[in-house]
Amino acid sequence: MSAVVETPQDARQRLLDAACEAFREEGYRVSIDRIAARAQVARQTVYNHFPSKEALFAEVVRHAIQSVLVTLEGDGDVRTTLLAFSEAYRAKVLSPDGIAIFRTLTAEAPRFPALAKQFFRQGPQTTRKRLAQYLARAMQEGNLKKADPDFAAEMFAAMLTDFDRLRGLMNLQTDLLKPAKSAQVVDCFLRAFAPEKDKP
Amino acid sequence: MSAVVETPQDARQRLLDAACEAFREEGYRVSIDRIAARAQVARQTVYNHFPSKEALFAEVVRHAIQSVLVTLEGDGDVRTTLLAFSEAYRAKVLSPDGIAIFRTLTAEAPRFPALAKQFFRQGPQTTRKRLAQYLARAMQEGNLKKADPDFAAEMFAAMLTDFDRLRGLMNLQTDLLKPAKSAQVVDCFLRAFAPEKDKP
DNA sequence: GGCCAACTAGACTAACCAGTCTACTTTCCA
DNA sequence: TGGAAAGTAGACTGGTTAGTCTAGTTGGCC
Repeated sequence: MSAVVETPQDARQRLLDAACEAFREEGYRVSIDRIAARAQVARQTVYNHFPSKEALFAEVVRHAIQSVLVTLEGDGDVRTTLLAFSEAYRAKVLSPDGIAIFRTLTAEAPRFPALAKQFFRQGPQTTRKRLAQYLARAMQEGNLKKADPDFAAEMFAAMLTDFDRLRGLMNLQTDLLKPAKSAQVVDCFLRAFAPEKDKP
Repeated sequence: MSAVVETPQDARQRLLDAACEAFREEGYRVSIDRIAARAQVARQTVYNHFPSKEALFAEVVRHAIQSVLVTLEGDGDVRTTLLAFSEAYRAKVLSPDGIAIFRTLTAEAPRFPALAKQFFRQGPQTTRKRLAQYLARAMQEGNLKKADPDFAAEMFAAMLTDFDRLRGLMNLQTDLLKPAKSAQVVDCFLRAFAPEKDKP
């Protein structure tokens, strides 16, 4: 029939894309058949590229982790920098993809502890460390109160997404991405970590 | 054999307990057979009490939700009250049970949206509202800066558990419950919401 | 004693799933 | 032209699952 082998190599890519969507929408429980159908590929083709469902899942997760990382650009003043970071961070973490990755890994962490650990370290942990580095510099330059930068980063990241992520996870409309929230959080954080100004 | 009908009514209770443990440990995917075995009950008995696996799951979740609520006792000064709340809140949310409930509902929210909504409203939402009520009072009494108490409650709850809950969800050792963390967070929060003292 | 309500064991259906295997087709390249 | 590489369809194995059904057992109560 018209089942032409359209492109020799990128069946793999279609497969990864399809698996990504499928896992995102239905979790790990989605069947190989459904993934294959979504990629318009025979089941055997899946096993030509990946030795098992687990391996395919791991590959998808590895890709997904990369897509939720945010960098800090520290050229302006502290408030401006943190505000820009906040917007970007919230946009990624609270996006449908960000929520879905979080949900899937939360659900499967007991089954795939190594993958969960990798996600934790390459995702939230990495973001927190970058943030802490920036905050440490700001502290040394006197733009922030001297304190434990890791703790400060943890607080800041928590304030930015905790509750809204919960809303997203529980499938409630997220009222997302209204910039007011970022600004509110940044100002709250800056009040808690303002430099001690009482030098008489 | 020795299969005496030991107690006529509380087979149901044993069943609920077993289901609670089973769902907590293995998630919704655990089979009815395993739950029945754990309760030392025949499979048919499960269906005598609950029309379906879904119904049993819903019942277990409803019970579990209640067990993660924390109250505020507002007799001392603000810092003391918040500190006591923090300890209790962290102990519950970050306990194995708290993590397990969170994980299971996160995983199954797409499948059981009504249950997820109920969890959100009766769990985190309720806690946040109680907290906001207390904070609003403290603000009016001049013990805290005047601000949106809902926002303040959200920030406080986020700071208390966000990162540690993530660690728990990803199956990493939690370094849990060291009281230092609560104090650190409370002081951070109090810095951000200290009353304006510059009245010349 | 006799009945009822609840429990038990276990067979059974119908469906689903991961993974293997076979036989066939298509494309490309040498 | 001819063969290797990759894809396809579909049968098949062995396992699991939710839920139903049957037949038998037990205990309490009148």
